[in-house]
Order: sequence, then C-alpha cells, then structure tokens
Amino acid sequence: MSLIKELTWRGMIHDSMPGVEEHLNEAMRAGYVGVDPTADSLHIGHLVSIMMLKHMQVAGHKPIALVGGATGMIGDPSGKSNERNLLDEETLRKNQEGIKNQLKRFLDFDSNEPNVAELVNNYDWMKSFSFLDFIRDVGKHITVNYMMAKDSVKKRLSSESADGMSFTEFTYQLVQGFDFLQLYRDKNCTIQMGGSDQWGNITTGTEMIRRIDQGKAFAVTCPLITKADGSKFGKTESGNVWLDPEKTSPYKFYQFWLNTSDEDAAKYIKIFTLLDQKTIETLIKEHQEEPHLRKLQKTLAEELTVMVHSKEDLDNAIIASEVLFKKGEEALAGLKAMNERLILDVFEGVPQAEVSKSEISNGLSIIEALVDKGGFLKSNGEARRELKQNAISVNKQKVGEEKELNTDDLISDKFILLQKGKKNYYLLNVVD
RNA sequence: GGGGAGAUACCAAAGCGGCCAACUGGGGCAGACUGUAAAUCUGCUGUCUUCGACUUCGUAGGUUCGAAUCCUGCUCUCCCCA
Repeated sequence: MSLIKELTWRGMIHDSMPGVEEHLNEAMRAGYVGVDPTADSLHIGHLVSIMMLKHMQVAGHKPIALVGGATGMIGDPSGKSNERNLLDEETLRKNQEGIKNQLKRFLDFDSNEPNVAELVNNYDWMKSFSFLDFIRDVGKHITVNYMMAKDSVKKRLSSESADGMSFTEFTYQLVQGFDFLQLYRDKNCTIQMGGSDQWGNITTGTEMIRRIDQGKAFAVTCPLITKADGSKFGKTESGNVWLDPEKTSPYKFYQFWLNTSDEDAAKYIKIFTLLDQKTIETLIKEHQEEPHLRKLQKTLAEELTVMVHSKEDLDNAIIASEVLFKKGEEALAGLKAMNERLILDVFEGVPQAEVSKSEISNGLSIIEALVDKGGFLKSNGEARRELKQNAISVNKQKVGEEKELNTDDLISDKFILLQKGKKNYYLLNVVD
C-alpha cells in the first residue's frame, strides 16, 4: 500500500498537495517534520509527527526529523499566544540529544539502508547566516503580500489579538521555509509534513523552492488531534504526558491511553499504532459489540507502552493497574507482587507519612494512623465517619473502626497502603 | 455629604427569642450500580474522649432563665440621592 493510501485510511491526512502520491510512487523520497526542542523529552503531542515519519520509513522513504533550534528561538505565530522563550545553545544541544534518543525507539537511525533516518538541526545552518545575506538571498524572493495572506499572520494582525505580532514572529515563515529549501538542496528532501496548523508555513517553503530553485516540493498535513469532549489532547491534571519515563512513569503513560474515551480510541488506534487495517477494523467491531471490555483502549495502551517503553514496563503497569482498580484478593495478590521501586513509582505523588516500626508492632489503631500519624484526614470525626461508611481500606481490604494495624499488614516489609474510597491513596512508610 | 439595605458553614441562600450545629440548592467526599465511562440512586459534609459534650451565624459588648434571631458600638459590603 502506498504511503498516502496508508495515511489516508488511518485518518492522518488533513490536506496534501496534488501530485504527492505519484511523486512518492516514482522513487524513494525524503520527507521531514519539525520538532520544537523546548524540552529534553518529547511528549505525546509529538507522536503524530513521529508516526508520520515512521510510516515514511516503513514505506521505504527517508524520514528526516528536523529539530527546530533556530525556529524554536523565534516562535511560531500560528500558535496561539505570545512570544516564545528564547533558548540558549547549551540547552538546545541537550534537548536535541534527549529527543534523538527517544526518536531512536521509533526510527532506524543506524542501518546502512538508503532510507535511514536522519536528525538535523536548523540552528546549524541558520546560526552563521547573516541578516544581510538572509534578506538578500531569501527575503528577496517572497513578497510581503504573500506572507500577509497567511491565516496565521492575518489572525495576529486582526483586532482580536491584543498583543500584535513582532517582526521576529513575522519572519518565522521565512525561516521555516528556508529550512525546507535547505533540506531540498542538501538532502533532496521534497516533502514536509506537519499538523494542519503548519500548512501556511510549509507552503511558504514549497513556494521558495519553486521560485528560487525552480524545484517541486510538497506539503502534507495531518489533522490536529482532538478529544471528543473538547479538552486538550495530551494533557492530564498533572500536565503533559511525556515519553521520558522519568517525567511520566510508564504506569501513568499506560493509564493515560487506557482512559481514552470510546470515540477517541477508535481514532487514536489508527494514528498511534502500527496495527494493520484488518486488525484494527476487527478490534473496532469487537469493541462496538462489547464496549465494556474496552478492547480498543487496552490494545492502544499496550501497543504504545511497549513501543515507547518496554514489554517489562507494560507488565508492571498492568500489575499496578490491577492493584489500583481491582478489588479484594486479586488486588492484594498484585500488591504483594510489587517490588519497592514499582510501589514508589505507582504511588508517586500520593501523600506519604512515616511511622516507626515499633508503633506498628505494638498495634496502631486505624483512626490514629489516618489522623495523628498520617495526617491524611482532618479530624477523628471524619475518620470515624468514613469508617462507618465503609470507605476506608487497608491494603485494598475494607476495614472497620476496630481495625488495628500490625506487622502482618506490611507490604514489602516497608509499606502499608491506606485508602479512602476508590481514588484517594495514602502510603504509610514504615521506618526502623 | 445625605438616605437605605445587608454581613449565616466551601459557594449560594433560608432562619428573625427556645423544637438551630442551623431548611434548601450547588460543590466536595463516600456507598450502590458500572467499563478505571456517563447517567442514576443513597448517605455524609463544625470539633471532640460521638447514643453525650463543646465551640460556631462579621466583630466587641449588652438585655434575657435562654440569642444566628432583640439592643448598642465598631469594621466591611451593596444600593439610591447629591
């Protein structure tokens, strides 16, 4: 199946220039997407771009990831808001390294195949480009009229925008356009891909290639990822979902995908996994018949966790999920199977408190543990109330007011897991 | 500057001498149901040594056997007229 057809059934094409398909069928082509090096890790908002590159490589074409060191310093006006922070070069290099390491999980950067992936940084060719040279060699060929016609610019010039747009931002499309020209010349790169908000910037590039080098290049954009409920994709209460396990634990990563709504899951599974059309269609059908099994979400979460992290991380995430969301014996068994590191990982961010081992071995009343020792609940009255309402669990087992903690309740010889209701966890850390 | 209204728990809003720890709605928390969803239903939502006691209704006093409720000073908010 051709690349364009592949991307089309996956719902990953928002717009494309006529003739791309033939162009791609003729020979091996090189295509690129830009990535902002604003952090030393990618987050799941970048995944669509990565998947587009991945599909390129799978289809036998050459993917190029362009780290926007230079463009990241300017800020894209088609984004919403304000001017962007300027990054210094040291941070830039560090971020670039982090990003490359993550891209390696998806793309082949090391083989001897002709379509091996490459990583470039536009800072490398922009940094020594003098202003004078730039306006003469690049600026000369693009009219301001052309630049002003872009939606991204128009929007910023209109009265809705309070801040106006700086000249720096205005030139953004020239810089991004020049990247394309540079890659066209240097690596015979003829395709640029990106989110649909990038269409204007990309076409400035194809325009430059046409006017300056009389070349032919193409733009392909994918729809911006949305969520059925209208909230922003890729964010949780605690912020971005990162690919870096230090920033977002594999468990949380797994959970993020598992919690996808039915509607979104069908869409996402096409975009974010490499499963073939038949498999996905079967899954969607099964899901419609038995939605409560949530096969789509499970498959989505599993595929992505393995792809971004590892099989082992997935297994741990599943164990952890069982502990947190199953009841009774099953959960207890899972809890016992968790090692110290996994426990700390899963319960990262839940309130913790320390108690001495002697207090536990002497027997500690549940009320005292919740209020005086743990400080998890405000008052004894509240603790009593919750206990009466059957809301308190110790190690996933519901307990009553008469419960006393003792050494039998220790997990990994170190923890006691207290819980109010389904979602509120408290970890008692037992120290000598 | 003159006149009027008001200040109640997380928010909104009842109560106007004892039956008020304070109606009701929202929010929050929990329980049931469920798909770690949505909806729905139920309970809880001042503190404590919890079948009882204690401290709360802007703030400080006063009247009274008894005050969120009546009186006085103070602080703040809103409205109307200049």
